[in-house]
Amino acid sequence: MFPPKRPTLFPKRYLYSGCASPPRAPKSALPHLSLLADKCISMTQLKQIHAQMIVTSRISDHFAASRLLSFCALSDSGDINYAIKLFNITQDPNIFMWNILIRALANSPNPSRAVFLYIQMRRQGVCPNNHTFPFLLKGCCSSCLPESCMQVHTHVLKFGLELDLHVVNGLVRGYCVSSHLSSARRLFDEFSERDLSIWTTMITGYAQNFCAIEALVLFDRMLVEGFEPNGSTVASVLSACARSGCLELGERIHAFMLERGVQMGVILGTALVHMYAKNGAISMATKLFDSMPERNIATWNAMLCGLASHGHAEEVLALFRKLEKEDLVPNDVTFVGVLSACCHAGLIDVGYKIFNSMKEVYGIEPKIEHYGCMVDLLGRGGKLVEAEELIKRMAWKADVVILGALLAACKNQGNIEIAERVVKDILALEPHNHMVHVVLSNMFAEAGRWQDVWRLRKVMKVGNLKKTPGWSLVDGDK
DNA sequence: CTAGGGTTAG
Repeated sequence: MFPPKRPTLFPKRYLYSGCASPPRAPKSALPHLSLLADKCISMTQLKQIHAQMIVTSRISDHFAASRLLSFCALSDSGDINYAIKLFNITQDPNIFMWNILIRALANSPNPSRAVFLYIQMRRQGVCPNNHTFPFLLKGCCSSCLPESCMQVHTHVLKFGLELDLHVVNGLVRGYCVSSHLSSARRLFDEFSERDLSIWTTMITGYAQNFCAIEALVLFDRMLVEGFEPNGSTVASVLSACARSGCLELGERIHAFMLERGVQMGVILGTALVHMYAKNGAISMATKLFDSMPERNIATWNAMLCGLASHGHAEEVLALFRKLEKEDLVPNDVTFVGVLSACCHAGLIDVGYKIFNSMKEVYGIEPKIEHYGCMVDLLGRGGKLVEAEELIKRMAWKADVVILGALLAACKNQGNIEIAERVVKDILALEPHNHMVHVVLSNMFAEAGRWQDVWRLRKVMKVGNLKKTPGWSLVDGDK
């Protein structure tokens, strides 16, 4: 008979009877299945290939299974829950499969799961390799566990991977994110095979920890050592210039970009707008902003917040109205800018209206920063009782920043009654924060309540008094 | 056998 009937790979009864694994199909029988998984563009296709692999027993081959896992876990059209299920039914997954899932979890909305998976992997006695740590560190950095980077570092040493460029880069970033800048710098300095990425990581670390000068000094050294910055490096340095008020250096970098023809996309455009606006070069920022062909919400926020920090409240509100007509959705950062502008200009009613619209119109739950703006706004307007009420209504415990804003307002208004309550709350959070005693003491002194001033002095231990900066400023200390 | 890092707004 021609063409010959294709032989079945194994008897049909194996397929559905749930009996022990069927005889393994010869690998050559279906050589393209795992390659097909690489070309997959949807979960529907992937499930078909998965089914074929089960039917043909190919799934027990770790290489084939890992092609499926890669797509589910990493592709934009993948499905991480499917990846987890696939992983869970795999017998003795190999290190590649563990790594893929750790990576996927690190990029997921709940990145601490990457750390938990690593712990599970170690419990099963599987050894990590050079690919494991960059993914794991990413998970640590973007979860609420940045401190765990230090523990990861001990594992890196244990497995002898401290000379891998990607691993070191991940560790440097981890230490930067958890604000251990000196540890990050030590690793950076001790590692001799540096490339542009690790320089960028260290510079970004400084910039994001508000150590702009260090960032700029390091950038300078990078240039001296002959590295050519790329878009990522430039964006970071511009951010440092914006935060530290280095307008001149920012301008020089802008000139450098134009000279070298550095591709100016939305990220670099935003970084430039931010740098100019934050440094008060509003007309330059506006000119750039208007000329950008593509703007995202970060671009608008850079412009709004830059204007707000220089007190241009009218312009902020005008720009915000313009934003409402665009196809972009404002986010929480947008409202920090707009509300702080209202605060500077003392626009209580407008601010209140916008604050309420956050949730009602835009569905954005106000964060503690937004409450902070409102407390500041109400406090400046003399509405201390309302400000205190607002703090009580918050879903979270008030932090020192927000209580400090209220205390400052109390001081300006001379409201000792509320100030005493606020000081008590701050001391509950930070028992050694003697500055609040100083503020309160000053308020008592202004009101001529000398007995209270002396009572406060007794509350504070004399030994701590000497260490408290600002004590000598107390008016009543005569 | 397969894979990896750094970038914008607060």
